[in-house]
Amino acid sequence: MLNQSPPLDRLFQALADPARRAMLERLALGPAPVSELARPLPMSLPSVMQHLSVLEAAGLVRSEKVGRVRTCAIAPEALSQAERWINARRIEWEHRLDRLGDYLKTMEGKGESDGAKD
Amino acid sequence: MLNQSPPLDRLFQALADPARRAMLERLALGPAPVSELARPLPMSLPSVMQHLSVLEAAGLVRSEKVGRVRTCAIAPEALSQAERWINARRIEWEHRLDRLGDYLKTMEGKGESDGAKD
DNA sequence: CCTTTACTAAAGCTCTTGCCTAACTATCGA
DNA sequence: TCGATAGTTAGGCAAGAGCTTTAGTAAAGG
Repeated sequence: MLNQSPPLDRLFQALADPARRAMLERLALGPAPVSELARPLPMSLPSVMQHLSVLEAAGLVRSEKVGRVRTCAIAPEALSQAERWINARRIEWEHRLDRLGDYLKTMEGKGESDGAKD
Repeated sequence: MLNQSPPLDRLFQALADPARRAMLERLALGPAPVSELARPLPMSLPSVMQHLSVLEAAGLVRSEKVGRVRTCAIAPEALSQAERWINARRIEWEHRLDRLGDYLKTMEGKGESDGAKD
């Protein structure tokens, strides 16, 4: 890569891993310490820490350490940002299909006086 | 990786690259041949082809070759699937915040007769 | 037929990702 | 203070991602 990942890159990249999605699924139910996020995952604690830092870098999770326990919580604004990008594409696409539909309807109304076929 | 990429892995992975998102943004406006997708991108045609195959593997794009031209179109169902996953997390999180709010309200109503602190 | 156009296939190279183990720090509880 | 708990840091390794160049194939057009 040439440039440092802009937000959407990091965001989707973070969501692309099943372990990280599992962590988010857990966090969607409420905050949790690192070791609880790690428990169901088939990997070592340091690996979980790395996933956690990816999630934090993407803005998807925030965490705070109190005593020796780091408590993690989901940060839903980042999720919304990803959702917005996806939704914008869908809207554009549907809008285009509408225009296509209108066009086809217009053609229909005109009858087949024009020699163009498919 | 433990298992072969399930749909969501491929989906978010595909969305994590700016070149691929640019291709989708173009395709959201309507179908296009490969060379048109490639034109604005700062890379060789074979690279664009590789990105295209990632998008197809993720189910985000479908393409068909007619003559020597391959025409690509967006496949919005895959986008919706990604959106659904994100939305489900947001819903869960918001639901949790509701429950928390109820709980806090209940505590408030009770007054501070209970000695439990942190 | 010959050339251009549009794409495809193959091989290789570099950087990143995801995982590990081992060793370390910092709290908590007895 | 000692040991257990919770997390962190460092280093290393294998696989994958993303890009390149080179060399094709196949349709369109003169």
